[in-house]
Amino acid sequence: MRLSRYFLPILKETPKEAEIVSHRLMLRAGMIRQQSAGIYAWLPLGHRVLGKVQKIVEEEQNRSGAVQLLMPTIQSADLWRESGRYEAYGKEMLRIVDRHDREMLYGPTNEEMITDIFRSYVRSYKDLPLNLYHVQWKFRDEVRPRFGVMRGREFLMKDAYSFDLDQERAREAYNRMFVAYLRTFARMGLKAIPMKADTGPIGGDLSHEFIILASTGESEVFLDKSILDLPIPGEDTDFNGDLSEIVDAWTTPYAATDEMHDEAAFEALPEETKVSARGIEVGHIFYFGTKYSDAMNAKVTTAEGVDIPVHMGSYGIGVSRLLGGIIEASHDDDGIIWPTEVAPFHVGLINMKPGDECDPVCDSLYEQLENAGVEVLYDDRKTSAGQKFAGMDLIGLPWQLIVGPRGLKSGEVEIKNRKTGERESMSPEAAVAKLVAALKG
RNA sequence: CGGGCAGUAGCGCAGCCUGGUAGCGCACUACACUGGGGGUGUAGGGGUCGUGGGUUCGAAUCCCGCCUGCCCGACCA
Repeated sequence: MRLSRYFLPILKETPKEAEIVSHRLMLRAGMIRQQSAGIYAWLPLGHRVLGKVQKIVEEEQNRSGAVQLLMPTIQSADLWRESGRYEAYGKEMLRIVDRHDREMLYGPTNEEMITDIFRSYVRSYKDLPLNLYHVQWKFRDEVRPRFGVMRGREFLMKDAYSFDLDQERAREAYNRMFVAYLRTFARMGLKAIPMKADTGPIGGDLSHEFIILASTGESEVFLDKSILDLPIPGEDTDFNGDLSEIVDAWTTPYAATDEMHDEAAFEALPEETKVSARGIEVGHIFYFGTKYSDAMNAKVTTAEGVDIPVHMGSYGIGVSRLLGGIIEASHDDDGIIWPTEVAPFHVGLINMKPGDECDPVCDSLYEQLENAGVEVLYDDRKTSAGQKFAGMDLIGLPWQLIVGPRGLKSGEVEIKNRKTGERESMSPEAAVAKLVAALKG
């Protein structure tokens, strides 16, 4: 993509409403624009990252055996009356009346609807287990939206819903999501730590929040630092097999948010392993048994011919929120530092002097990299060098490839690693080889 | 939902106290010089002063209502 033909409204000054770093950087890097309190337009650069994050989420959901569908944003109030939540849900639910005076709502979540879909078609235990998920925009009319996309009113969320015959098998479904989450967040360059969460009236230990550590996090967390070094399950993980060993390994070291914190247990840890920090919740997995299947009559027939309500769980990932989380966890004074897997482009190609000898070199580099599957943002604008460098650092592409008259005198171009700041001069051919190896190797 | 603050050009702000027909920096346009870390100069364009009403010869400025947004707290993915 040529920057001269792209839409990247970079801001030099920081809009005053942005308090935390991810919000500031997303506005400055031209990723989002606020349209109302807690409601954002996704500008091209932000949209690209959002798509990449969503893709990783989908790939790992699919790998774990979940099946994707898409439910609407607008729902009927009647469905929610069945579960009793139409009355129970407070002002956070955006209620709408259509032209026929029918009561509708903009969905804050989808348990009712997925249960309705399930009960309409599934009758037999033979159709289980089943895990259906979707990635859709939701709306919660938060009293006080803030922190940019970290806590907006409109947000993109992945929600999976599992259906099983009994609690034992629901636990297996839970474990599959647990492991899928470990992989999902790791692929985005994040260390997400599963922490025991409040299960409410249902009880048991089947609820975890996945938290990433960041100084601007919303909640205080306490953990045994050994959890930070646990291995991430590989691509070859068998999701049809027993995953309890992995889950056990990840749930044994102490890790809790302040709500679930056990001061005595934490204090009993050796001093050098205790970590207290702040964290951002990016995912939540939850077993809730037959709460909705009871209320909404979602039953299957067992092998014995008895009808029983299905055991359900729900598993959320805040897709749009993750962008804020990733930036909170990965930035410096100059701007964002994207992990390669979610970077809007892989390489920022900087032409120091457009309209001159640099042009053919840049054109050739651009073509070679694109042909090798490397995504390049080519800054071909006729502006000062400083603007180009500062802009590239701000938007945080993993690599910069700098072509200037000075280097070309000796037949060299320069590569800069955004994260380490290392710069290296080499021939254009070597630069292409190195970038392709680093990005595609 | 309690407490506090703010709406003046795309962004950041001054002007308001003491009423007289709107200004600064950045950004934008044109040209020139530049071009290795947000460069320099010259010349320009752009504003229903959030909104409705009131006071006044005259309101960005004073008074009242409303809307919108932000910050702290409670709440929340």
